[in-house]
Amino acid sequence: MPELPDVEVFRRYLNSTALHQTIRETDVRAQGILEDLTPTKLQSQLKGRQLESTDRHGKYLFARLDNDDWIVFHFGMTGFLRYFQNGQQAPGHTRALFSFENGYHLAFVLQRKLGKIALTPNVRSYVKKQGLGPDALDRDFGLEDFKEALKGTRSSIKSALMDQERIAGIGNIYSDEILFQARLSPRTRASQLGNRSLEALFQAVKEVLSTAIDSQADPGRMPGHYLLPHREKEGRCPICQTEMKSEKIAGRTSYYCPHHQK
DNA sequence: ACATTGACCTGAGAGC
DNA sequence: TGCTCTCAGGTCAATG
Repeated sequence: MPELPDVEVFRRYLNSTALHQTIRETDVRAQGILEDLTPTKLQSQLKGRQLESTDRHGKYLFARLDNDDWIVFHFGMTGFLRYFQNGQQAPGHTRALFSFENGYHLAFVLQRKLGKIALTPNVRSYVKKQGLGPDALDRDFGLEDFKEALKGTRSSIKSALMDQERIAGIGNIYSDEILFQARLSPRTRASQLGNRSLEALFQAVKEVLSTAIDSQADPGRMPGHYLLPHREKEGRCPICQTEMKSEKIAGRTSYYCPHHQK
């Protein structure tokens, strides 16, 4: 779930729910998700503060506090946020709970404990520390930057797209969709791509990610010519009805249309 | 430099 | 019903 589009949807959700309310307490229910942080420190840093704004880089969500520190959220494979009112039950697998003085709560939910929460004084420095490449949807990330990011590798294009140090935000699911829209086989070497292919791929990156956000990252709402709703065994290409192939590429199960992606 | 594998975690779903 | 097996949208380290 949590690739760039999902995290952007979470960011907007946080914006429309949990901003500008005083934090009463924090409850960490799985200590392992804290990065360089203890529950006590988190509580002391957050208590009495408010969330003022948000940012996102790749799959990372940042929420700025009114002392200009930032909370960092990473959602692993299964994470999401849920805002709810006093009296309602916290969702299952709530790993951290932020309670506000207005009687509402923001739950950080992970089924598998692969996500994390951190604090940082500065988004840029955190991004740098993680070694993340440019955010795939950043307006300043243009075709030339894209070509630059894919330079100097002999790996498959699938692997290069998912490499967060090259470009931040694309994971297994959306790399499949991007490659389908660009009509490229996931096994193609990144270094083999000519200018036309690189341009098509770049367009696909921007188009797929922004369309996914517009669709609330919900495959059921995506355009009819998208692969994602058919990304399952025995699924068929939405264009030619050929049965989708699936195989492990770059360590991840990948789906593609053998007719359209050669 | 690459690909591959296993670890980290937990649960859903399939198959028996 | 209940057991076992496989698999899952991410990342990291170790290995070949």
